[in-house]
Amino acid sequence: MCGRYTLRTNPQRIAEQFELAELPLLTVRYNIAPSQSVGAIYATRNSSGSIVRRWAEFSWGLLPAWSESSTGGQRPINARSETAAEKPTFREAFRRRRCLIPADGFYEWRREGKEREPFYFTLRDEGLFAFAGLFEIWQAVPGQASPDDVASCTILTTEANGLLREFHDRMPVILEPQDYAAWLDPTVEDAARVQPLCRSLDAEKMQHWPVSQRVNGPKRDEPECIRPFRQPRLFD
DNA sequence: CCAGACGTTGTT
DNA sequence: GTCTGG
DNA sequence: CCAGACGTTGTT
DNA sequence: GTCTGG
Repeated sequence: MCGRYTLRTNPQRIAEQFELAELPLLTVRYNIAPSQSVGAIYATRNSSGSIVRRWAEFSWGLLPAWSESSTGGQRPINARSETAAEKPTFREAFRRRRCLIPADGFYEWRREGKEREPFYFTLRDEGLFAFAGLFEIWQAVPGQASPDDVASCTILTTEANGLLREFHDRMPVILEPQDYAAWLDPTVEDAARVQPLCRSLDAEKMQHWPVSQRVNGPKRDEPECIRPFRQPRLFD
């Protein structure tokens, strides 16, 4: 669930909405897939004590800090927001390494028997939004930074709203803009204070339409992925 | 005690 | 069928 | 999430 | 690293 998404908003708008000091370096994406590098915003406290937002790129699929190697093993692309604060794999990240993962749409597949039909979901105005994410820095040499370190992330999920319900029980957590600061604040280490921000976005704020099977191929990163598409019907 | 898992979704 | 890669 | 591979030895 | 299962 939530295994593909888009980010086609320009860097200026991303910098404005997420209050970044510098323009993020990115290209237009119509088909972002797990294992790929994804843009995200996280926050740190600088020497004078104020919160600074930073742009980062994380490999999508969280590599736990205790993994013995950077290859193999599980790389969860999603984490349940209701339980992530307790799970060994996500607990520390939930306490201290929360991030915003900017997006302007995501894909879900509707199953009908063996058939899978992809749909594209956006906000009603197709505007920019943010998934709630967690990140982790896996260190090749424990305790020190090295070129082989791996920065990775995962997208939190919650109960599906009425629109997503016909596809899945779950949907990605899309944060309200007024909650960005609290979610990012690394000094808030009490998970109970930020976990309530992980709610299902109102169905009324979203829209969706069917798209072609083109999006199935993870290498098909092109505008046609989001184009409205009606499946051919045998007896229309 | 040590060994082995540590995740999600959806489907059967 | 199941695992890996994108 | 879906697509594509799923293997070895030896040679380049 | 920490928790669960044997």
